[in-house]
Amino acid sequence: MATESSAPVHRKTTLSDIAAGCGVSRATVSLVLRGSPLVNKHTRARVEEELRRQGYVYNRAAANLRRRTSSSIALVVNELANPFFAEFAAGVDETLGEAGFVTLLGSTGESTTREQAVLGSLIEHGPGGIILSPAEGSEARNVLTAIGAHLPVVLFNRELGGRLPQYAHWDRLMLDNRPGTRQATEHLIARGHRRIAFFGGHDDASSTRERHAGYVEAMQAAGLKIEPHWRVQTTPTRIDAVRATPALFEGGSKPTAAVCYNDAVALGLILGLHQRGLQAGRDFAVTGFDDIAEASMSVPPLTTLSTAPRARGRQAAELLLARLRDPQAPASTVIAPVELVVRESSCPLS
Amino acid sequence: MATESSAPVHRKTTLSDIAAGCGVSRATVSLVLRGSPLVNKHTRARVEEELRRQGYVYNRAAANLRRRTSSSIALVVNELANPFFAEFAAGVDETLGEAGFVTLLGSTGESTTREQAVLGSLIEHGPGGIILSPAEGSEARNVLTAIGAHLPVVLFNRELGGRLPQYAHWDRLMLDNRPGTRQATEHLIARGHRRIAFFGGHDDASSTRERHAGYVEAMQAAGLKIEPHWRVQTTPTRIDAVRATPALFEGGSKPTAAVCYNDAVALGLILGLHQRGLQAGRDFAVTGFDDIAEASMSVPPLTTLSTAPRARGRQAAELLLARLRDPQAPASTVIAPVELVVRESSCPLS
DNA sequence: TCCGTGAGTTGGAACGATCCAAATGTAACC
DNA sequence: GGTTACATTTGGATCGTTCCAACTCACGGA
Repeated sequence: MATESSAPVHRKTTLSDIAAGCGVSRATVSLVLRGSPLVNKHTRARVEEELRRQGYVYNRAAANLRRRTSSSIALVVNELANPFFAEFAAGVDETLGEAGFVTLLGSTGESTTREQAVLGSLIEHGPGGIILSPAEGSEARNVLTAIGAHLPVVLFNRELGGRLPQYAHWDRLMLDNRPGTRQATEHLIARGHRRIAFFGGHDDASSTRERHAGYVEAMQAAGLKIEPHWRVQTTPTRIDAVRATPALFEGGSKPTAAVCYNDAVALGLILGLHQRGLQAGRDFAVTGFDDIAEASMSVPPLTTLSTAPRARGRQAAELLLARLRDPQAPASTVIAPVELVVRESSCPLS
Repeated sequence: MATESSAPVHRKTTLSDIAAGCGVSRATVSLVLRGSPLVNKHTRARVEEELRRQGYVYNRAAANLRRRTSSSIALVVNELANPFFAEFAAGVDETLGEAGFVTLLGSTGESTTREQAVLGSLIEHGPGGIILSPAEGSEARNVLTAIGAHLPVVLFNRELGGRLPQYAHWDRLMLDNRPGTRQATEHLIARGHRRIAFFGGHDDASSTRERHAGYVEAMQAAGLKIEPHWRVQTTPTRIDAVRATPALFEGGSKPTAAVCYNDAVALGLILGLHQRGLQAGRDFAVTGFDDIAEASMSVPPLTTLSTAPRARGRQAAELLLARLRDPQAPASTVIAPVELVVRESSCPLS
């Protein structure tokens, strides 16, 4: 719990130093720092001069201890190297920064074990809340024991497994997954494809299940049959998608198109196809999810569902800030719309 | 200095609660938490049971206050949405996490004003050190007044303007900029190009100046003249690079190739060329710097200098951890090698 | 019996801020 | 002159932990 890992810190100047330096009490200096109207103009000026002179730095940790408040928010994402999460984190940090909060960063690499460890470590620093994008297969029970029942949480992108009563009090920001992939699938069908696969992600993540459901919905609505081997599960990373590409073609009836869990997976699939001598956007149609910056620049440019991750980051931060302002407000669930962006990877059936 | 921005925090269980709960003193509980060999096995077991029972969470802020230590490190990057920095941040966070430190995130958007603000805010949270990738045009003097003279700093990627005595005590992790762009330029020359531009970045950043110098070196070594309008300055973002592309072709002697400040700029240039009806990798040769994931997947794939940003992140974190272990050690400057990766964007002169 | 020893435990003062009730000084009023 | 009102200022307790010197207790040796 209290593992050793700490850095020695140089003696800093404190409130008392300033107080002594200009012959007032600590309380007065404190009032000056917080811009209280109670202090006399003249005193204030003297104190402020002394603050500058000694190069005083406010110790927010001490203040937070006394006031039983917090001025940081923990942000836990799956993988910062995924541009989707990088943009999301940038949006979160931007908005939190404007509100005077600092972002404590943590990343899980889609491992629930690491998620537990990271949450445990972040919690000890006393954040005022958590923005969490759960790892695949993460359980509400475990997250709850790691962070306790009273810390505000905003869930992003995925639900946790195993519902609990407390869990209902958490705010959530989800993407419009099912309608999104349904739309993508319908787009492929409209372009003449009949044998369409769903590629990537693991079914123990709610986002994957929802996106898969949208695909199934569209297929059934169009009266199309789905072969079992058209569902290939992968870790949602590019590298694992490349590795898993061959599985798509192992059964009898070969697909001519695939709806992918996200852009990382879609870009991996494009690469995997290439290794089999297939060119995405000509021999095989691909759609993604997220619209990361790369999507518009890949070969071929990727048809995908735009999620505006930076805006989502700002939104998640706003949700948390709203919760801090009003802890009693009912839990809100926001479903952010997604938009189909058609590019060249979703070619018509040739 | 002490602006209001704080979240109410639920009453947490403390050392005293545990102590009361099992009839020992606070001091003993504290010893148990820190795994001291002084406490009796039997007592320890009782205390640990009580810790679990009450769901105790260690308050590291309070401990840090008393011990005058810190368990966080501030990481300030230019733009998290740039995959180069995202990977870098991921590497930093990874290594810091393993060492039991938590990462305080800040981002400047290449603005020195925001840099000052972000540093000021992060400092108040009492990090044990700072890893800083300076904004373009950032001055040592300003950074120094923002963070004080005694906090360990690792500079990454760029030098600050205006040297100061204290500044010499900071560790630095730089990229092998000049030899890198020299190599890239020589590569273009070897492929038959004679009219080669240097595109992107602003000359008030040291990294830009160095990369530009490498280019000049190679040109001069080959006896090639450089036209003034072949130097186009931009903010190192994709969007600004697109905007600035026309400037390359405004003078009399049109270039047939460009060495770019980084990959973001190179990808922007490719787009900008496209808008003029030029195809990079066929009508015009382009090289980048960084080798972000996108570089291998762009149209055409980008010839660039690989910097392995994630490894650089780990390295920066290691430098800072080493400094914390031994504050007296002489300041180290590490220059990370870069490697030319030849892809299709650097086509031979047609 | 007394003393020394070592293992285990503990009260109280820090750390640097904030809160609160109370003190101070001054001016105004009757 | 005495009282009240108001504007400022202030000591001391407090937040949750760690440090330190001191304490208790059982045991063994002289």
